Amino acid sequence: MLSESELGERLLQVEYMALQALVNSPGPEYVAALQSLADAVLAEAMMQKRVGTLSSATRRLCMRIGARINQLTSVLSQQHTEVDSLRSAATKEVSRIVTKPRRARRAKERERVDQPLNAVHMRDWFLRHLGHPFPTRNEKLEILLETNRSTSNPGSRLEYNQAMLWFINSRRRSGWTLFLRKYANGDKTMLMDIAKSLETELGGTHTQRGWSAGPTPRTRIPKLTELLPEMSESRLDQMRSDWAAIVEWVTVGVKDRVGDWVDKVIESVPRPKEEPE
DNA sequence: GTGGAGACATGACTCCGTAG
DNA sequence: CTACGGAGTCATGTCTCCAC
Repeated sequence: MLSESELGERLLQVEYMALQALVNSPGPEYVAALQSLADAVLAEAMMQKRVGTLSSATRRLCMRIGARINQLTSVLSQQHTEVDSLRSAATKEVSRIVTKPRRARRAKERERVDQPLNAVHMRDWFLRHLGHPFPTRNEKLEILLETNRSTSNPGSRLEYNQAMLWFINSRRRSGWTLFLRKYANGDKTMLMDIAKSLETELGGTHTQRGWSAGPTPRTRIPKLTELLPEMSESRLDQMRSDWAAIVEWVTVGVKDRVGDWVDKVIESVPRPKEEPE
């Protein structure tokens, strides 16, 4: 006959297994093992009841075991229902895509399956700090907050890591990193000065230019010819052009693919009246 | 019109170096 | 040690071109 502490130990085993099953995907092996353990404990309780040694504490332990098994059964059943429903939806979707005519399928394909990042706020921040597009941790968190404030779909929420990668990729792909090496010899302070000079040269507001160099402690902004006295006028022009390309890249984002704006242009052109056949 | 090949865009991962 | 940036790279989606 098991003592009360031994029964308690068995219950702990049952609870541990139930917890494992709830945390992981509960497979049939969990349920079988759990059921066997529970059966052993219940058989012991029945036996103690028969011989008149079943205490109220032991009865409570048995009730807790029953509750855990019910809980697990319910979770299992719920998961099976969800899996079935997902499987059915996936099958329908695959069959729909496979059987659809190509034209309709192409149109559908334009809705990218992998949700594009909501880069509006990151893009905006980048353009406001083009001289030094390296947000601090707090600034990244603010961008995340701003981005996710306007996102109702939890599946498309921007993660910290995504924002970090976006800035790394964008600096590289916009040509910013190349510009840094080409015109500032890898010196970020120098590039900030160049950006400030370009900003002053162009004049206007952030809205008019579409970009800003970002905040700087400098009080006097040197001219480009002072900053880069050895650079020829044609090379300075090339630099201005490269800078404009960076601005263009960050502003537009290549997600607005050629095909998309061509479609818009085509749609905007008034169609000639169709000739009767 | 359709299908395939190749190019391109983009998000994400890994590895390594660096700064604090 | 940790966080971060840069570079290289991969996976996937999209687009364009071209042969049929």
